[in-house]
Amino acid sequence: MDAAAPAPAPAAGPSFSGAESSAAAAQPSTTGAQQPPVDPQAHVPVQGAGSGSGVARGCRHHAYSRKQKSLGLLCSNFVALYDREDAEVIGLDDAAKRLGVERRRIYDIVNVLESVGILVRRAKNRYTWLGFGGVPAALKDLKERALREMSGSPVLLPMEDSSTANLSDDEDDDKLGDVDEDAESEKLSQSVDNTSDKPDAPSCRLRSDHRKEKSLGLLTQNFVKLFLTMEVETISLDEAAKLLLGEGQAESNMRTKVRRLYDIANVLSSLNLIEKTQQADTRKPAFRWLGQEKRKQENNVMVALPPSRKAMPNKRAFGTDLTNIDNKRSKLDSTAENKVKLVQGAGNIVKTFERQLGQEKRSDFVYGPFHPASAKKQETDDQTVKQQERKTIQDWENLAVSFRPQYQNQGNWIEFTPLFVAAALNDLFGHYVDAWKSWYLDLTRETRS
DNA sequence: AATTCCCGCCAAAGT
DNA sequence: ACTTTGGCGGGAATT
Repeated sequence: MDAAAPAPAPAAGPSFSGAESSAAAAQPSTTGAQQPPVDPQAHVPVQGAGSGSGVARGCRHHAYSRKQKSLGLLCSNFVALYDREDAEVIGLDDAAKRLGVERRRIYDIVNVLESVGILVRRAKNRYTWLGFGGVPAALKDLKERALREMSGSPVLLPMEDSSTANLSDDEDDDKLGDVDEDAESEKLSQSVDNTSDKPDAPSCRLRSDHRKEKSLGLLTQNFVKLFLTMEVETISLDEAAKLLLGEGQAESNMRTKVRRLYDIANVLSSLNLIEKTQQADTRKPAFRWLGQEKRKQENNVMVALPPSRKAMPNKRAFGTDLTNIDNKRSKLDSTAENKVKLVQGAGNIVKTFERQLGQEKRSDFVYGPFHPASAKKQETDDQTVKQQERKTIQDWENLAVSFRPQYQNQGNWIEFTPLFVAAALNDLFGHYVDAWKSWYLDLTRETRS
């Protein structure tokens, strides 16, 4: 008997905590090794999945396997438990209890699930299950947003702020439109807010909650955006962290970010949205995006609904769409702009374009030269850009994306936004040269579209 | 040794 | 005040 409860809590002093990391060292002690949590009665509900076997594989006393406690497995269980066509409300406490885990874990799962459109937060302690049918819409939205952001200013380095002249697009069009459809939420926006515009504004750095900026949900979205924009399959968490974070970040920040990325990756993997693989050439472990449309149904379980588009579960009739994106601007979202610090590699874009446009995958573009000129003038056509963007959106399905041409690729014009190029050059550039090569190889190797 | 990543302390947000 | 959310990083399990 020993306690069944959670955590025995060892002693310890946690010592500092809060903020700062710095130094320190203070040993937390705590070690302890806790572990017994597994509680008696098990919960393990459905565990779906199948496979028969059951529990314990021969378990002869032993060990506590980390795998049994993984977020991925928990996610699978979560899905198995709620993915019923009529599942609806999900209570956090209930979920935690049924799945036999601490509440904290549920937050992790739920946050990433929401980022992908499978759930929505309705209220405190309450979520609503949307199902996999909500994924396509969520992804589409993410992709759109990602592309839009792409033309924004770079923003690297944490200090510095260029006032930016970012063209704020936002023109709000929507204004009340029909039902706001709550397909998913999108309250997350990143960037350090800055709404300034006023020439003088003292600018108070909104010390605001960076809390949200670092949220798992946002991280998840950005991580996914990476896959959606640059269709480079295989991205290592390391690279992702570097991209999503500035480039020269403190080692500790990077480490933390990578930890989070691991968490996210595990959940997304269990959802079959990504898969762990080896980086093409290098044997580095990395993840590959499995489109959601990519029915890869191995022997996973549950089906939910066929991946058909616009599945949208019953419930109201959202339907519609598909022809034009509606883009909802959301409720009271405070900051209405996204500045983005998502730095992307130009190479990725090239590839994306290529594949979207011609699919010839000949890969012969010449992006060698980065004309400084390109990074210079511009802005003459904000409108043009706007129009193009609009168009982009229209053809979304076709993916006839076209920004300002700058580089020609066998017939197709590919171009980057100056700022974009600047950003690329700024940093991650060097680091990505290799990556580009890999992508090239990859491209070449890919047989026709 | 390096990588993966679970656990849960405890501080921000929310009520 | 209490409760709900959820960063964050130690350090254990795995590789």
